[in-house]
Amino acid sequence: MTANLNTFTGEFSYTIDAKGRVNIPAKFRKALSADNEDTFVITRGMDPCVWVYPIVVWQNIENDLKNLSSLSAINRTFVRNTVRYATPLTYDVQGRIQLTTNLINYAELDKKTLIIGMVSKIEIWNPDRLKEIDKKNMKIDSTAYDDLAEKIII
Amino acid sequence: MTANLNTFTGEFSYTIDAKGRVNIPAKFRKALSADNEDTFVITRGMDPCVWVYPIVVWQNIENDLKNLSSLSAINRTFVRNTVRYATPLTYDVQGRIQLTTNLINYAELDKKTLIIGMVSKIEIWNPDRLKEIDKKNMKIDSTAYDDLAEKIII
DNA sequence: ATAGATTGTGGGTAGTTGTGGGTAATAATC
DNA sequence: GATTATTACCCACAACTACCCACAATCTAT
Repeated sequence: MTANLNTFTGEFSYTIDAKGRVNIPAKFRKALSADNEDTFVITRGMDPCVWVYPIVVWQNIENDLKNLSSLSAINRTFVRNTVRYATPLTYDVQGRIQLTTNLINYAELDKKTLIIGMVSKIEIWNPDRLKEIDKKNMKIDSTAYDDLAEKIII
Repeated sequence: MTANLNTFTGEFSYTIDAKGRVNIPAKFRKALSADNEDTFVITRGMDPCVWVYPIVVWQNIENDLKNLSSLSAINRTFVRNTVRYATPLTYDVQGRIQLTTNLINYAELDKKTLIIGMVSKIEIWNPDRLKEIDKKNMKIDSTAYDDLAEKIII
């Protein structure tokens, strides 16, 4: 039995090589639906990490963005910040994608990386950065989850 | 795998040479649909930058403009300002377009430029101008994005 | 437990891309 | 009409990227 397509869970640690390439875990590649043609879109995450979308998922986002009028300054800013760092990438025969220096710097990625499935996208982290964020988020009062309880049943 | 045609994402830095030519990033040229015949339309952006449209996209804009009645003063102003600085340009064998001095002055372009994919168009910026705008937009109350959050899920 | 297949990591090479400048054709100026 | 300025087209080269192959480690199945 396989899980849902274009759906990612689990955590993996990989190394970025000297050319800035990282492996996409084999499990994630197998979860990609065929119409992605082995292609992801990488971009800045809201946290200091890289977000990786299956390209068909990203194309839906693009289409939504196309419907925002550029006459509004807020729309322009939003579109710019959303797509500015987005790059489509096909993985090579070994299953690796070539990160951009811009995103490597942004996420402060070094040799060791943590790749995390986030359901409909993937995150690439510097393990140290994630530890910091985790620590900070420990302090979230558990009552903050009460809103979510109405939306999601686990 | 290629992304949507006539759709542009990502950020690139290039230099304008002494003759006023800038490179169109190879990725953007590849994203152009064949019926554009290697031709863009450049015009003033709403922000202090140059907007670059695939010519077939621009033709749609022209058609929309035709439907605005000239009986309205606002319409006349809008049409005039939209079309006034628009110039069609074909890129050369190296993939460069020749900017007009008018637009170089308007966007205050110097040697160093930032070229940003904005989904259905491209922006050419003076990096310093963009930094200023970015800073100004930092202050946008995050509630301003709440409307957008209902339209777009990222 | 062992053989075979798969997966992660490293590096080399050929082609592409960005940048500069040169020359001929065209347009503008006096 | 002659001279100058501008534009269009051409070539050259350095830096980078995409693609290829190799191999060791891990996993799978018999």
